[in-house]
Amino acid sequence: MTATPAAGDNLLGHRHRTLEALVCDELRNRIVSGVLPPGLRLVESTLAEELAVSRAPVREAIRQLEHEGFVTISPRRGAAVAELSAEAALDCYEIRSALEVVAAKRAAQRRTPADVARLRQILAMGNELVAAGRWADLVKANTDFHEAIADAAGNAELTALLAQYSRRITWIFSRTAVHAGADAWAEHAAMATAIEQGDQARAEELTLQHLSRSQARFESRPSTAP
Amino acid sequence: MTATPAAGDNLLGHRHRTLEALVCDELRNRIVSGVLPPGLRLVESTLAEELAVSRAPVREAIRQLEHEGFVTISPRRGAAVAELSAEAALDCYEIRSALEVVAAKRAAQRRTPADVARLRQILAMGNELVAAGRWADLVKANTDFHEAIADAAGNAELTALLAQYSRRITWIFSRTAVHAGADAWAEHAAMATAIEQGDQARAEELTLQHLSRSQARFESRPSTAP
DNA sequence: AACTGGTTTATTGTATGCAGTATGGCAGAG
DNA sequence: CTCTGCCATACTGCATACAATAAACCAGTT
Repeated sequence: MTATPAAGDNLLGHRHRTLEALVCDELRNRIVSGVLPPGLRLVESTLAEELAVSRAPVREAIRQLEHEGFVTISPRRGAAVAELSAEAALDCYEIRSALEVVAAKRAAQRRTPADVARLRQILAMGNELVAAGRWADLVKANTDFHEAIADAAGNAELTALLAQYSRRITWIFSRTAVHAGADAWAEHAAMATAIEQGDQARAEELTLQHLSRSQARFESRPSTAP
Repeated sequence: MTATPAAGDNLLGHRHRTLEALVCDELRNRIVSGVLPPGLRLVESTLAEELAVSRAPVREAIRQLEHEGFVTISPRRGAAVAELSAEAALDCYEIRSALEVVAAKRAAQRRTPADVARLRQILAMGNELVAAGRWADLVKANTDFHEAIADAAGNAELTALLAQYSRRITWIFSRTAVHAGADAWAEHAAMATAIEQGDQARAEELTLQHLSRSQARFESRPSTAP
């Protein structure tokens, strides 16, 4: 949005986000939504003109997106939207699984009543969404659930890493299948219980199972490209 | 080919690294070595003048270092060398352990003869270093060993992440203790064997043990701050 | 003396300009 | 027709200039 941040209509004079952040979000959205397809070259000057900003914020946004895995940069050659290969997808999933298992374990270890309440709340909401067949909203609930576990683990860095990989995995698989079905959601309840009871080993095990099944569901579905 | 190296100080010809990368390395070295202590503000213009470059490469280097965890940036307020708290150290160790365990497992699963050979070579060299009491060199061998395992896992992203966290952990603990002693090295042999034999479960288990012991060794030593 | 208000200053955020390099096309030779 | 070398072009890397903002400072008032 905000294609032309002309003079005064720029968000806020006091709490305004930097152009770099805005450009970064905009480009990420375009990449995730498929407007900028994998392999497309990202020319700084072109994007700058299109977004009505200078090259500087565009350049920094591209660097940021490279760190997030959405863009690849070749020195002196320029940037391009990252290609998503099956191999890269597996690599990401491997990393995410490892991190998520630790998150579950720590969450079971360090959970606070507030953490447990939040998990239960998300769980309840998800159940309603499943019952209502609102699959689109369930995707959001799914993200929230995993994020809540990461939060409960009390490792800010881990939370950030997981969020990053989740976004990326969502992107990679977004062209392959609609995810977060009822069966995936059902597994969440057991995970929440293990965490609530402080059963670290079981939390680890259930998370690992959940993720490998989740991955299997991804891969088994036929492509439903946009 | 323009073979006119006008300015002699620039070590470029056709394979020159970008200034950004050079500045990044330089700053990282200064941070890790303690020349730039935690909490110190990093003012772009000051650093630019000191390194005889413009603000642009300095700025991008600082952003890079933020992603690596060496620097924290507050929007509109500037950057500073990251403070190293005990909590952050534990968080890092937690993440690194999780990643390293997966790396060991995958290495045991996908190892090639070349991987095994390299592990054995590093192991042999390390043994010699231990025998000779060359502890400084052993630190390097230690890094190489863990890096070789990551390589063998065949997940480039995992390798990069691990390298990043290893560097950071080395930094965090560098002011606390000299690490990589003989006892730590002895544990490597068993890890290499498990990987060589393709015993994934044992590779996982040994790695987990090795890292927790390693962490314990770190923490038990008295501070030898510079 | 403490507090509020404006003012100054240091530093980041953004824009623009310039130079060097990689790339694609074109011409000429084999 | 294919290959090799030159040349035009486009883009990045870096430098510099300007604008905006948050912190520090100072003065005036209560």
